[in-house]
Amino acid sequence: MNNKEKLRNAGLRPTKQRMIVADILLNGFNRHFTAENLQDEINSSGNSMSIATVYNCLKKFKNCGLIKQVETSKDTAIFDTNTDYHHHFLNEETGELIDIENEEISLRKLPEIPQGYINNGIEVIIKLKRHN
Amino acid sequence: MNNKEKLRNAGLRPTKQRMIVADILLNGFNRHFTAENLQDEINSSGNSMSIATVYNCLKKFKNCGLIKQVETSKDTAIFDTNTDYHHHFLNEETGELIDIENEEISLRKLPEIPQGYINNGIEVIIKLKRHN
DNA sequence: CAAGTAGTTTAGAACGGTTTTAAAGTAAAA
DNA sequence: TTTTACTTTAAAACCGTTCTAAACTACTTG
Repeated sequence: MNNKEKLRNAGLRPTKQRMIVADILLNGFNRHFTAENLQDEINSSGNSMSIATVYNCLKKFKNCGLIKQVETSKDTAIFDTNTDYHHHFLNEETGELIDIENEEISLRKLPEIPQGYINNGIEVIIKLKRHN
Repeated sequence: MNNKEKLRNAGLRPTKQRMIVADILLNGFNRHFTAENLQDEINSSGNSMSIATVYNCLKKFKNCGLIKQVETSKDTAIFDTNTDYHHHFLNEETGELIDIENEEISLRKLPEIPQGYINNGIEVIIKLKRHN
């Protein structure tokens, strides 16, 4: 399925800008990135895009499930093209994230989900510190 | 151990402002809060404190391990007086956090820690969605 | 294909949480 | 007591993100 189809399937109009973003993000290689990272990459590929459009686009992609946003307490939003159920190592000094495939972690025991709610995804973060 | 001693043990001067914050946070009852929450509480207790001081104080407390900061991708930093190893439910609609005691989750399998690093804490976030 | 309309992009302003600045104040050390 | 290092503060600055409103573009309908 090409990117135009991916966008249409997700209910998004394949505008010029969204296609540029899709070409960068939906190429099968997973990565973590910020809005600014993405804008830089767009600029250095000879295109250009307003930062507002970058944010709009990321929000739409996220709401459609084409990308994810990672749970970290950093001051900048981090997005992830890996939409599979998975986890992360977090280097707290640098903020760097490394994927942990779902198969590499398994939970033996889970707490009872509060009344009236359902489990909508589990994220495990393993914080790393440099070993001296 | 009283709060003055706790501050000194942590290597912090027990200033008037830090004592006010300690009286609110280090009373044995755990809670999640933002800098603004804390300032409001200080104000409504008849004291007052500049927002810069609230932030300075929270940063110091955090670096000393008197409080923790929770990993969430919300736009406001969330702090936690519960410094024990524990986890959270996250209601993604409201941003509300609920503690999960460490005993309520157990991990069967862990990934290999990248070379040169050590495991510096695992945080599990279980995202909740309202059940209809 | 033309005209209409609903959705999208944009620059720039606004926003909100957090940090910095620099001056005044305070705790501890000498 | 004097000195020194640290702390607090209001206000400004900062920075990531969202809003605004006008121009533009993709799609629909006739």
